[in-house]
Amino acid sequence: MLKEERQRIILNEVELHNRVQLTDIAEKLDVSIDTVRRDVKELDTENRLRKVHGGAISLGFANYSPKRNSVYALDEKIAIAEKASKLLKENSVVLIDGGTTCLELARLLPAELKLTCFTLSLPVAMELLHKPNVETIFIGGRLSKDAQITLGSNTINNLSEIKVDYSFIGTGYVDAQFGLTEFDWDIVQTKKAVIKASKKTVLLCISEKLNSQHRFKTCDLNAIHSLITELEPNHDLLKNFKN
Amino acid sequence: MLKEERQRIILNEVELHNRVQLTDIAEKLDVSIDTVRRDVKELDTENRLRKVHGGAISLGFANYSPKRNSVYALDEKIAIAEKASKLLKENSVVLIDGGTTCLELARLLPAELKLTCFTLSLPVAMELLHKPNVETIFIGGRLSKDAQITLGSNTINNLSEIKVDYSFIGTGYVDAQFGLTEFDWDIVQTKKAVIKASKKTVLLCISEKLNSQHRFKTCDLNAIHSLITELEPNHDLLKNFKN
DNA sequence: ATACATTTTGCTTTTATTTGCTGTTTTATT
DNA sequence: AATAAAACAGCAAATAAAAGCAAAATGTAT
Repeated sequence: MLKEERQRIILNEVELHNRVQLTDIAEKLDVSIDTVRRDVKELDTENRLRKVHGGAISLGFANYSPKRNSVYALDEKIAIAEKASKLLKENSVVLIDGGTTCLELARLLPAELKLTCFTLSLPVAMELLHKPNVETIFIGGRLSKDAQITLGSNTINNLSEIKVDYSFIGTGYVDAQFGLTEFDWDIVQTKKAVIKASKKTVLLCISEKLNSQHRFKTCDLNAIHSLITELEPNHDLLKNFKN
Repeated sequence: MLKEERQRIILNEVELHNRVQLTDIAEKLDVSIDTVRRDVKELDTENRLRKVHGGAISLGFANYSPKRNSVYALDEKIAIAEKASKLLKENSVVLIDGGTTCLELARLLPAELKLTCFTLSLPVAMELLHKPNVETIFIGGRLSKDAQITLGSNTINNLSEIKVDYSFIGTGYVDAQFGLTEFDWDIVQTKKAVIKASKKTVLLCISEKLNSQHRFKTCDLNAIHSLITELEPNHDLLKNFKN
């Protein structure tokens, strides 16, 4: 077998699976591991793939540029936020939760829209300050360094005194059977209070989170009035979530 | 499984859910917790995520630092903040007001200092989130778009329920005879409530504001326990403000 | 075809990396 | 302060990479 041909097969395998192990290739091509190693080394110096300990990975896989926009799945989240913003009526009173998806919603609010907007998220509040016609009320309390939202008994108590038309919330995990779940107990308590403070609750959630779960339960799926994802409403993935 | 593959999965999980536990990852990938810990540590030093005790959080969540655009008289304000930070004792309970001088104080707090810190300023709160040993409590209420602080009856009511050791406040205008004054009525009401909620009040104020006044009065000069400017304590300009 | 140089390949030995485990220290929480 | 969980440091086994070498394959000139 020609060296050229072998390298082409290796590249093909890498492109196809994003990664490859040297031992697998050696066995598949019936050559010694050293040969494969040398081939991969060569391909690496030619910048055709990236050699790593034990194998190789495709450039696309490796060059997940460290300077990319730091929000994960930003396009999907913007799509969700756009759909959500269409639910908003003039002069309504809403609550916007924390999380990057909700932050996009805050960012997308039309400048001319008159709203009263509660929030417990610092970044969301910052964003809302830029909206000339949005009156923002921040729900006070102890701040979580991770989530950048207020949490805890004080927050929950403050939430107990309000009732908004709509709340827009995110979740860590959501499953058709197990409902909305989270990693963090305090966050669950706060989200419960948010839901209780809302006439209607809208869940903003990228499809990748569907059918995942964690330890602490926020609520059942039927406690949510609408679920907005980036997918078409009749997408297969959503059929279990219809209500 | 290749190390790069594993790290990619970890990164994906972190960005998807904002926060993950090392134990969960270890179980999911069927590797030892040490391996996950080492991976996360590596990803942290590469600035691809942030490692926290027991897990990891995404950068989009952790990395929000409001840009310091063009702050007027920044050097003076930093000098003031440095003096003010020397007043702080371990484990005390303080309140930090809004304004650029107070923001510098928040920024300058030593990372190792343990504090409980109330604030009604969004930028100050953002800054305090970066201090690992500061417990931050945000005073909720209606947000002022200009001042980026909470204001109004709800805020004042919330302030009425606390008593801090020290509060650090700014002012629009200060005069030896007329005391602290402001341009804005709501801000005056809020500052009054802040002073009432403090055992001792420290005024942070660049010397340029000395001997100026405006429409609404916050308090007399003797309601303030210390005045910190960028000047030497025995500077001529300060002789009228000694108490 | 033969002789010779060059490249490629596989093998062996040495070196480096990765991984899980142990025991200890640090950190967070009650 | 006491407790439990997590982080850390050091160790050893397993695996991978590197280096050097000789045999095999390939190419080239006579």
